[in-house]
Amino acid sequence: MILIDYKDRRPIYEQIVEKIETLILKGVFEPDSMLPSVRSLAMELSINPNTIQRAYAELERKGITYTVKGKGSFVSSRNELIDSKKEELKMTLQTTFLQAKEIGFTKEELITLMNASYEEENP
Amino acid sequence: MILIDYKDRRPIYEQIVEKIETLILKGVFEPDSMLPSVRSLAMELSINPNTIQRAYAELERKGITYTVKGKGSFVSSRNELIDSKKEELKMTLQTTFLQAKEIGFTKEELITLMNASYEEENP
DNA sequence: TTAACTGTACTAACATAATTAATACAGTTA
DNA sequence: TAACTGTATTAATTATGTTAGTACAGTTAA
Repeated sequence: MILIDYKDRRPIYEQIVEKIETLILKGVFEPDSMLPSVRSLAMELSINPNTIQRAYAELERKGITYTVKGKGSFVSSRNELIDSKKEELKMTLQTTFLQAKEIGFTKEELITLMNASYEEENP
Repeated sequence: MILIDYKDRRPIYEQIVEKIETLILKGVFEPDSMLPSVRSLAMELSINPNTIQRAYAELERKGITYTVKGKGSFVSSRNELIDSKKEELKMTLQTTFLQAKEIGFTKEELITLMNASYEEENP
């Protein structure tokens, strides 16, 4: 379900945060469902429970999950996650568009790239 | 000319590489002109000469500069830098467009964002 | 009530990468 | 020759991430 990329420069706990966010967005983890326990996920990934703990703490800090002591960590409503991801992407796009403009990309080139990404395989 | 951001998670030498690339693209450093010497830039930024040395080695590895022992580090032709930046941006755009699509951005929203970045203040 | 789960907290050890420090060597230039 | 250039090397230091081990508190079901 979750794979750690040791070539990735980001720390493990950040990768886990990102992977879980993706899984929530894709509906694999539904709102109010329980995430794997700290210890079981640590076991599954062969890493230390402290690292999972840190990832889960970060997810809670972002409002993406809530935890009930003794019970587990649970997925919050998907809305705030979508909103925060949208905001994040918007910033990235703005920055990248500006750089693209500066380096000499034309609008048309960007639109072509965009169409390629938005192309439907099964229209 | 160059400012180090200590809040930036990237190492200093990487920041320096990026800043110098930008200065070359902007024409502040012209082709075949000499970069500040390792020691003088280290002095100016109040960091260790070894760190500058590492940044300069990276710039040379990328083909963005060439060095003449005893003389200094010099800016290569701007072409390969532009090409590599274009390639880099293209990858970023492709990834970001795909994410944007998945999270629910419409093409129209992206084009609006793009137009905002490409807007001319003095048409 | 107890056993087996949950999350949380804390300290110590360890690993790695980045950075600093100090020194040395080689080529260039005035 | 003196004062610049880049390069190389080794050691110490710092910061961060990760691991290890232990302990404590709440929940749940037998």
